[in-house]
Amino acid sequence: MKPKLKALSRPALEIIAARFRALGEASRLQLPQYLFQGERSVQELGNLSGLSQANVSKHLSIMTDQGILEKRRQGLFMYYSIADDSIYQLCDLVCGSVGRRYGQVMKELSGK
Amino acid sequence: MKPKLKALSRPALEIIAARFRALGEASRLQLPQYLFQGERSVQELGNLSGLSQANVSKHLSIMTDQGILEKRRQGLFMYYSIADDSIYQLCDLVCGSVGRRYGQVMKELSGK
DNA sequence: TCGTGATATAATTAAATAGTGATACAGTGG
DNA sequence: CCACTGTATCACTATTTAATTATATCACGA
Repeated sequence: MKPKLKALSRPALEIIAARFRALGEASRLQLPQYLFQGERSVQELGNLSGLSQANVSKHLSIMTDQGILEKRRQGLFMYYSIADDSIYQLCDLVCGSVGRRYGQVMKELSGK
Repeated sequence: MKPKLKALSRPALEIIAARFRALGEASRLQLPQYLFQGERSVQELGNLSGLSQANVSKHLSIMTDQGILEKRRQGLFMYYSIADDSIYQLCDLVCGSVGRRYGQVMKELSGK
């Protein structure tokens, strides 16, 4: 008998889509890169990324709400860090897939 | 010596973010579910999803442009199928991560 | 409690995009 | 060539959201 793959419910799809959407913006997606070596304050992330303070803060809160990042207050500073390691694997997967695809596109463009 | 993690360039980030964004919409994300057993026409996907013909067509073309899906014409019908298996792993990763997070949230809500 | 610095949160504008209905296009058969 | 069917695209509306500026909140030290 065939295993009947059950389709995800609409609410489940919404939750999963929201997680993907949190990674679907280049400005936002760049921030976790600066957290690979450890936690950083909002200021530091602003300097590293070139984004404004308010903008960085909002991006960070979106990813924190999604459970991708977590924060810790120390005095005046709020230190952000990666809360969910699966972001590494997600990015690796997409990078690999995109890389393969671009190789394919290159071949199609050069070859016949 | 420390491996100096190189930050991705802005164009690379844009490409990766676009891939995530293609999965960041619940209506769109539901379509690949109907392709797990094999290819489907636009009509079939419309019936399965409850989305309009034009809407399905647009969602499909977004995912096809991203290399997630591929299409094949047979007569009047256009059959779509999954072109990149990494979508399975991406969804599995997110499902697992979201599941863990929700467990955590549940505990926080019920516990102290 | 007052001033200062770091961060978060309005309020607003501008751009991206999901959805819809109408129409154009492609393939098939008469 | 014409009618018909499935799909793609267009024009439009409504919603979402990134970015900015200004303001509010929070922690701290004088």
